[in-house]
Amino acid sequence: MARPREFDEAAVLDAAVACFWGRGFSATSVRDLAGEMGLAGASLYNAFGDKRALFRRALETYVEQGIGARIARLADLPPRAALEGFFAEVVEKSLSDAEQRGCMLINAAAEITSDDPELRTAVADVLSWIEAYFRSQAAAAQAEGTISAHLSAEDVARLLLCSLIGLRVLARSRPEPQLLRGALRAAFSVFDAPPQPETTP
Amino acid sequence: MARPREFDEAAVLDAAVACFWGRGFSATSVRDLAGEMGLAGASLYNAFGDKRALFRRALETYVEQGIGARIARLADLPPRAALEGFFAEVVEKSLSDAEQRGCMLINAAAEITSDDPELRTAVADVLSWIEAYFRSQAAAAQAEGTISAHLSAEDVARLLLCSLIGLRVLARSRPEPQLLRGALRAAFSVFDAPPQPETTP
DNA sequence: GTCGTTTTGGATCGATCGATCTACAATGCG
DNA sequence: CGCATTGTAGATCGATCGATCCAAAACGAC
Repeated sequence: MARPREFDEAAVLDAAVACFWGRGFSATSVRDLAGEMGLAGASLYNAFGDKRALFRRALETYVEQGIGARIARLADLPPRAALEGFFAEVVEKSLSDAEQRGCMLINAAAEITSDDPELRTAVADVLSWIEAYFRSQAAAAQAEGTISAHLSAEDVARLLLCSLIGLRVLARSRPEPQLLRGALRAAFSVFDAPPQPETTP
Repeated sequence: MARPREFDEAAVLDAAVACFWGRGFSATSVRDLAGEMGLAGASLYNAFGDKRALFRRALETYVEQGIGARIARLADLPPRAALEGFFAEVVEKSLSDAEQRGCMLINAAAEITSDDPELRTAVADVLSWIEAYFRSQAAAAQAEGTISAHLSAEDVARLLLCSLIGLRVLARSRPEPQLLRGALRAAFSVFDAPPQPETTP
């Protein structure tokens, strides 16, 4: 055939994730990427296309390793505990990151404009997938009675997705344990707070 | 004295807001700005310093006109209605923006990195101010009994801030009425859902 | 070994970046 | 009026941008 590649695609993709995650799409240059990935510009373009295509591969990698792995890690827990563990991990990660990079997916959701419909769709699809995960866990928890059913599982999932995004972005500016944990406590209160029967005075 | 300025500072700042809001800080060039603001590069640098300083002025303008004005507009409403009106406006704005630009402040919160501490602090201060507004309204509503007091006003405010950010970012990728309104409905359910008295089986 | 194919490093492309310089225009003050 | 001061327009700075070209290198097929 031909000359083999000298780099490990998974390893250089991890390096690309590190670059894009830390600086965002626009503020990351192809030279930054090539340097951090340890390969020449020509190799980068040859292997991944252009900067945008590399970003999509990096985002894909991030989602698999960051979010997919988290969900898999919690697969054995009962549904409510899985949701609580998911967010506990998110808050912990947000508070322990000295660079306060937040979540690469959510940073991308905030950065991408409507004139990049492909990337926007890719982000939206992942967000929908996360929402679906929340929904299935919420429905299972409602079915076993561990969270209240006064809200639909759909709405619980929507709130959780919204809270996940909010926590991740908020933590970039204000990584304060009380703030993040308080927001989480309030969001999770919908699990335990069925509507009180109307008490006519 | 000297030659007077030929431009209206408020007007050109509005143009700068439009640029930065639509494309973010990194993806907006000084030439874009100068062109849209209708002034030469030298005038821009003379009047505002550099790109970053202009961004801070633009963000300041956005916060005053976008968020400050909204809060002022709702000042006459009772506290719970003010909070509901605030978020109703946010959702409406998010759904009606064809460019899906989200909120300039929140986009900045997601874009800015830790190596720009001044801008990060500026963003964090505005977020704290919004949180304080939510807290005062929540406390007032609890005092008059229009929202439940099973959560502290602090935690309610944290959840609302988190939800605001989540809604704004989520709407950029997925401007779906059901999604945003469902998340909002679930978040606001904490207003009406006091903790149910423990029923030992 | 020779050929065809692919990857590699490095130079380099035109374009654009943020920022500055220069020359000139417009004001108030004396 | 002349002078000092500030704003304007446009050219231009070096640096960097994303992307490409080219020649050398490393393989399998034969």
